Amino acid sequence: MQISSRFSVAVHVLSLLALPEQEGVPLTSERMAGSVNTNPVVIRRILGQLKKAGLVEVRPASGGTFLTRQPANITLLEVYRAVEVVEEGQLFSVHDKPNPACLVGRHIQSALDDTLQRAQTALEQVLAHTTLQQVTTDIAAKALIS
Amino acid sequence: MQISSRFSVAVHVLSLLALPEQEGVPLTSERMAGSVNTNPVVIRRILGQLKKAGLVEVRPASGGTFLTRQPANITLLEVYRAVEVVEEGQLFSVHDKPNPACLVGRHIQSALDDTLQRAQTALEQVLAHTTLQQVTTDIAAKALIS
DNA sequence: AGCAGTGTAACTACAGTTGTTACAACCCGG
DNA sequence: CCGGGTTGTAACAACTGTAGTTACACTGCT
Repeated sequence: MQISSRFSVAVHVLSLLALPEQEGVPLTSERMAGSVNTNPVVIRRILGQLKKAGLVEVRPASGGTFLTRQPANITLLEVYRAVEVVEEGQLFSVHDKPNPACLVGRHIQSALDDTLQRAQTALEQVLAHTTLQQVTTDIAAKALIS
Repeated sequence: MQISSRFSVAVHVLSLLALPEQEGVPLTSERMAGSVNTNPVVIRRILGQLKKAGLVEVRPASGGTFLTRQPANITLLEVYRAVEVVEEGQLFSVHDKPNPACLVGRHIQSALDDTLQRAQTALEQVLAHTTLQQVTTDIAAKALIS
């Protein structure tokens, strides 16, 4: 099972917001959907989650959408958490209700838990150390080359 | 989206195989299912994947099931790969077909790819450094305490 | 040959994702 | 103060992957 593409879409949208806007062309959910190549409602749903997490401010009607912080101060981990791809600490699912009458069944959960938690944390630390700015800088750099 | 519980079930099953067997009570898929608390077919499906990965040997009929290696030489990463919870390098899914007419759309995939790959590798490295033996030792230790 | 167990196909039920339509709520400009 | 473009959300469909179950052919020991 893969981690939902909501995460990559969210980073895409935030990159659009971080990069300089074209003059006179407001960045609506419709236009963002055009860049991501999906439906505007999908974008609005994700913007709603980013807003709830305090990463963006969305003004209803024709008010526009803005980052609330500098791209350098937004980590991918925050984005990852914002779109709720996984419940905190629940990346791995462990079969619940193993047989307590069995030695292994009785202790497998706690025996696995520590390792799985560390694996998950290792992944999240990489995201925590990558900022939105790094992503947009990378995009800009690639744009210059090609 | 969570990683399938096939992984934790597989570790459970391998732990059963690694720990000393009760005399005269063969470890059938039926008994394993009893410990995991699921259906024997679910166990046989997972055993099939572990067999394909070369981690266990299953003798049809009443032949029994055995580890092909010492528990100290089986890493959780191998188990993780064996049950195919995720395609290699595909833990994160990235929206395909972003709009190439857009600066961000054109480069978001490659800009994200490096980071996501590193995050995934960080997770896998934790699994790579944990052996089946560590799990069974932990189970045995907990059994002594309680 | 009988039988206990494995291997596997087929089916159901369920949950989460993604895309879509529809529509109320909002607010700015004229 | 009203019209029009936009956001916020509910509702639904299609699809995918998981997990449980039944059924049955196959295997190999005794």
